[in-house]
Amino acid sequence: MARIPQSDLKPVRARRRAGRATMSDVARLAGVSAITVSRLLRDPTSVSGELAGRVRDAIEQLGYVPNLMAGGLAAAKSRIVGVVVPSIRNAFFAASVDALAARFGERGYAVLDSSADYDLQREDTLIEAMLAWNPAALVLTGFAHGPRAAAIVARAGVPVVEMWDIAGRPFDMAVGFDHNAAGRSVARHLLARGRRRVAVIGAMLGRDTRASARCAGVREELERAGRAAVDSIDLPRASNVGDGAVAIAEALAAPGGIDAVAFSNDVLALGAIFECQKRGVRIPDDVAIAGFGDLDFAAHCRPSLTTLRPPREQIGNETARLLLARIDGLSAERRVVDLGCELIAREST
Amino acid sequence: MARIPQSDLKPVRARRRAGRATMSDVARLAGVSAITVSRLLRDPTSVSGELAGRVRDAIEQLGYVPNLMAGGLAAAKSRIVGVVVPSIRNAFFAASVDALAARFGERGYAVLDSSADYDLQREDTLIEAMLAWNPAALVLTGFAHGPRAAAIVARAGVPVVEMWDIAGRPFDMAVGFDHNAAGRSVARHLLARGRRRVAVIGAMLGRDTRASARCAGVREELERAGRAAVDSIDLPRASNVGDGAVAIAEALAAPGGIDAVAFSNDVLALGAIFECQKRGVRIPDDVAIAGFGDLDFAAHCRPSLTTLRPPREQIGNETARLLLARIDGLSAERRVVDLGCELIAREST
DNA sequence: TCTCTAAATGTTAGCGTTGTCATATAAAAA
DNA sequence: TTTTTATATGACAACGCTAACATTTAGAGA
Repeated sequence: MARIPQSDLKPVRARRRAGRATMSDVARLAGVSAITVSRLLRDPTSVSGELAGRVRDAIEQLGYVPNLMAGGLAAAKSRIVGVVVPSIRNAFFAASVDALAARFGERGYAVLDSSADYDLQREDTLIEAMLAWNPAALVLTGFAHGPRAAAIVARAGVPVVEMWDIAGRPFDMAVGFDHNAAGRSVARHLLARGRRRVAVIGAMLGRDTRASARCAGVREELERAGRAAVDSIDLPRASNVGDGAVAIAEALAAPGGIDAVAFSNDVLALGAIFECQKRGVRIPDDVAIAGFGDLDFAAHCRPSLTTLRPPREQIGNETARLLLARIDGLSAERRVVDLGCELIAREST
Repeated sequence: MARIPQSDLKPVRARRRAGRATMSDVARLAGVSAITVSRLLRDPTSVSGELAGRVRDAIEQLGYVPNLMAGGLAAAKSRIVGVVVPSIRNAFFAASVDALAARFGERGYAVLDSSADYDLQREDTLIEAMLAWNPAALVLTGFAHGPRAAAIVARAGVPVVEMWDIAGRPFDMAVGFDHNAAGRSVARHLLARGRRRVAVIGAMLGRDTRASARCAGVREELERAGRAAVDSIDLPRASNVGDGAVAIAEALAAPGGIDAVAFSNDVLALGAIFECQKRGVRIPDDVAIAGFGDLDFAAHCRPSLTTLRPPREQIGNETARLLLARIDGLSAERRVVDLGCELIAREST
């Protein structure tokens, strides 16, 4: 006969344990079964008040933190949302991701985000890496994806929102606005202000399809009015103030001159403003300047900057709303939400 | 006698499956055991070339993506790194997190980041939420934490780096620079330029302890030189261009006037530059202006901005390096890494 | 040739939770 | 009172992987 009680026997195989309190520990202390603890945590109404109190005390006393890995494995789904943006350092995406993370955070979801660096190949890899976490939803940026993205996403079978663009064929849902239309509104504004010789300046247009669509929109509307763009410059690096200065210098030297510039980004426009100041070129008298983004400085620089205001936070909020509705089974719609993009006319035009 | 072969029997209890291929599926197809697949994925050198090839083919054929939840549960640790910053929309933290995520990404770690919004209570909650994922490491910002942070972090037993500051008592490791010293260097610079009536302007100094330390550093060094700060302004909102303009207007009205302003942030300084332009106040002739951050525009605005250049990316890189070394068991040191903060003197002073 | 050692591979059990089914208890209906 | 129904709780297996231990195989040395 064994003299050692069963419960004191060492397990056959030594095993690592995180050392943290587990749900069973809580259950034992509260004198209930583990499943009751699990239920209390997921749906407090399903447990009677008396037990709930005891379990909560036990949780408090042990400092119990649920192991979401175990939960995710058991439920075959996790409370993780995967987000892939071109770059989290970009103020636009950072704003959307921040709003999105806040909305998901309120509901107990964690956001795994990663920057694809405008590299479609890399985006494929990142999406695949996210799927390894069995995410409850996926958020991508735009419609330009790597060659394997469609297959990977389809296999994942999770709700997907492609944000920041709506002019394309989404995998599932899309939240954003029409960049081509935004570009056209800038062109119409410049034409209405009497500008006839407009230059279009963008950065990384080969990779940034949205900036590219905005610039194309400007050019199309100009052409429709019989005033084709005088000059088109595509800067090879991500938008930065210095390049904006260099680019406007080049545009000002265009044969026949220019009387307006549409930039794909406020940052470039700011560089242009500084360069004009330096050269004594008057804005908007000599040249009108329009940007994109309505960044913090746009309203305060001299002259203040005419620009497009993208719905940065709304994109995040609406993306979260759509995905949560789908996750909760409240909606099966495959929606495309156009949040629009307002033109803010200021002194620079 | 059962006429249905064992393998075709329905399991006793119906159970959900993600539907995705599992490691066993791969193993079966490759004619090996599951552990061989696991080993190949984690340490390719431990599997012979012949088997490795077969397994890789099987993975390819099935489109197998490992379930990291299951792996994390089995190994009692995950390839997740938790990061808590005050705000991911802040360009400084975004740069560090981006670099950090890149370094960890190369090694197969995913980064869960969340914004605490300068709310210590909220930070506690976020840290606790991260721990539910059994992270391999934790990255926090600064030394000001919520009341429960110390206990939570201690219980987690994972390597921790507190980034962006070194002047404090870290839980484990710290990577950053001395903000007080940075502030003092600005004061010395202004004094060396002959400035005697310096105002100090910051934003949210009550919550942003690093900005607060920089401002304090400026004041301390001024006092040491017998030239106490003429004015100190603490703006109630996060740094933005508009508030910078308002604040310098107030400072310029100080009795006796001022001849320099040290801002806690380039964004505020930019607002001040615009406001001075508007008022015809000459920089640096009438008033010198210094910022912090060396943001993109600092080198290009008119006049270009004297500022401090924090090691944004290096903080991320070094944080990742330290944590990975600890995770890999290469180092048990509890290091505090001072990356310094360079003063960039430009036209505005 | 045989033993010894190292490298390669396999077997088993368990990580901590949740889905499914089972059961006890209380409230409502007959 | 008995039957029915709803509510609260529990037992158990399964999720897909990896740690620990076990075994086989190949190569070195005696």
